[in-house]
Amino acid sequence: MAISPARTNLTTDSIVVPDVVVERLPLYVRVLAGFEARGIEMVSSEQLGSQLHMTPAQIRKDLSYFGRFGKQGRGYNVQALALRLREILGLDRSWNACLVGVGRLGRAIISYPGFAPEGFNIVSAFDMNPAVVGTTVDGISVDALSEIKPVVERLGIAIGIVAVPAAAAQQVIDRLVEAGVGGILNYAPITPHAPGNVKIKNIDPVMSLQSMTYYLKT
Amino acid sequence: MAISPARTNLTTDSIVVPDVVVERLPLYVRVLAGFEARGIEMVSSEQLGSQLHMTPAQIRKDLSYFGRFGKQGRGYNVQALALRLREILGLDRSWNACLVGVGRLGRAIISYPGFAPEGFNIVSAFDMNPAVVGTTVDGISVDALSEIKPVVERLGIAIGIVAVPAAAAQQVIDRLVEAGVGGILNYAPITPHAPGNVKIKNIDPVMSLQSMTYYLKT
DNA sequence: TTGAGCTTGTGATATAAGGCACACACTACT
DNA sequence: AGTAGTGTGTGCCTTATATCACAAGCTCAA
Repeated sequence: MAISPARTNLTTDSIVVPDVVVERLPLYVRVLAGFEARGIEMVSSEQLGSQLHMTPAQIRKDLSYFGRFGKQGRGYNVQALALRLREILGLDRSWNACLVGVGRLGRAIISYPGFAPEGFNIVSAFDMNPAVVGTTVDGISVDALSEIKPVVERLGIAIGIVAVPAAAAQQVIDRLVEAGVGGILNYAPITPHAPGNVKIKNIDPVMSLQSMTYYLKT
Repeated sequence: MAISPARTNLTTDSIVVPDVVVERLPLYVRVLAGFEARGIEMVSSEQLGSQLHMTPAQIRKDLSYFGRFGKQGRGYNVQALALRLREILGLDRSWNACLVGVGRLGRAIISYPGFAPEGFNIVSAFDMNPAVVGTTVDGISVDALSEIKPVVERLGIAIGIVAVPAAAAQQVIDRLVEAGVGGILNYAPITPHAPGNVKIKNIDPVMSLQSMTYYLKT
């Protein structure tokens, strides 16, 4: 797969955190928020594990990549751990994102109310279609693709969201990368390619269904 | 993680296919469709691999779980392999699905034009809100949750799509399971639970972003 | 102060997934 | 017919991920 990212070792050999571990951290943040809301102060890895249907050992080991947050005999302080994990993930700030592809799907993404509360703000949108360029969707004005680079630079956009047809997706991704985004959330049904320093995540409900049916046909 | 599904061995000990492998099959189907569209008759694992950014060996090994589809010195017949993989995945038929939660997200899912061409038909929708029940969205009439079981049985619905708020999601999943669906596509930001014979897939863009930011903060 | 009862953090171990490399099979060309 | 070229299928090894199990630390109660 991807070559593991080059690391500048300062004093000691820093152990690289596996991707799988990083992908589980938001899960921990989420359940911790649940406990926090219920006013619970301490949790054990046992309790977290039963909520998440995973073994306590895995949770402890995952956390141990980042430090020692627990207290023997007591567990973890809910607030403190949640705060720390948010810091580690970079969720203690907000992030600007742009959307490319203002079709049916793109509009749904712009209007989706789940991003902003988590600190992800779609601040700009782009489309190829001249009939759409210049219009405004949910307060976001739509620009031409040629504007991607200047706008990304001007607004400090770190994340590109791709919601264009499959045929155009790779080109759009290339443009976003060239514009300097660090991560891409791709909704197009393709296998995207980008340099190793750009993180790509795919959202593909159809593919999820297509592997699900393997287990359904009996 | 989940307990591996019970298997009735007929004559010989059937080797269980790992989930990761099954999840890659739709990828193969997709690129094969691409080659098919370009009129290419044969492909090598090398060519498939370069399209998908994976090693040829992995592709060959994945395919070998299901049979011997290639010809030495030649590669794989594009049409034949695509056909066979679709059979294996159960994509040589269509599947009925129902949607629970006809809010903003639910409407976007109903209107999403990507499911039907792949053989996934949303044939029914449900919602809690009495103001929505009885209305029609994109030709799909919305029923009360109490109708889930009878409708699932009557229409032979195998897949439930969950697009309700987090707080209600687990209850909805329980109802769908009880109604007899075999798989659930969950859009709610929770860690869902279901018996081992029901396959759950989560779609969670926010969580994807939340793990992405780990790599963005420098 | 001591001891019983928890629960962490982690070395050691087990399991799973990925990749290498080569024998073998097929093709095409002479 | 022989041979050079190509590409599969798979045994074996490597790497990655998950789990076990226990010493050590903290708390509380007597």
